[in-house]
Amino acid sequence: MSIVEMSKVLSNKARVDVLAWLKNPEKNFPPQVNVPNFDDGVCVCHIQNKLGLSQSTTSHYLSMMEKAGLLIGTRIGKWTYYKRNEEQIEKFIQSLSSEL
Amino acid sequence: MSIVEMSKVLSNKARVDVLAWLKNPEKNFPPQVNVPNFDDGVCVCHIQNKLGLSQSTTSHYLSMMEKAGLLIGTRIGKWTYYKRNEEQIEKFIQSLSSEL
DNA sequence: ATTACATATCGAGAATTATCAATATATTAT
DNA sequence: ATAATATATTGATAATTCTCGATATGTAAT
Repeated sequence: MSIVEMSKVLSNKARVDVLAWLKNPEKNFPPQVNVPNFDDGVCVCHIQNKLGLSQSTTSHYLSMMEKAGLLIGTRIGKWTYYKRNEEQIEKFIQSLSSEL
Repeated sequence: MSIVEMSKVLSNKARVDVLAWLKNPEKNFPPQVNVPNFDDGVCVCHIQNKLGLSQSTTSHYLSMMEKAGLLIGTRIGKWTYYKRNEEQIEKFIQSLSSEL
């Protein structure tokens, strides 16, 4: 993922907010109902509630962020959980450090 | 400058190219005519030539980058020279490291 | 003062991104 | 099988960004 393409993903407050919230799910989201913890991330519906955006926009943003390598999505039953992809986020920061 | 605002500036190939070219002006631009070296940066007209964009777009992008803190512009006579603002670029990378 | 040139700003249309409602798909419960 | 629920995808409009030509401003030469 190039700097330009990654920057496009990061040039939106909602998406940067999600990334920040997912640093500390316990603090930023209510307890999950259908799984015991946040190990696989946060349920889409919780993220949508907090964003205050429509379901379709929320889903779109999350999959865009996954495609960019910022998030990891996991489907469990009817639900999809998203968490940060720390490895890739770190790689991006490294590439910025050297390329920018 | 927030991550979102800075990312907007970086989400364009032309602007990221300029930033990269200015890392090594001697290599990426012809010698300057009206000043002896690249100490104050590169003349707008050289950047415009290399970008292949219109004069107005080039000027717009450069001032946008200066406003974001990525570049430093210096007017000398009729010409304006732009160079990288290394201090601010480094600060941005640091803030990404902690906030992202 | 006038002209010439480099850059900046303005105004407008084209291209892209944001965002929604509607619909489709996947999964579970009945 | 059917219904219910969560998420994904599609199609459309609104908002933003891109990009240009035209014009304005600043500086130097005549």
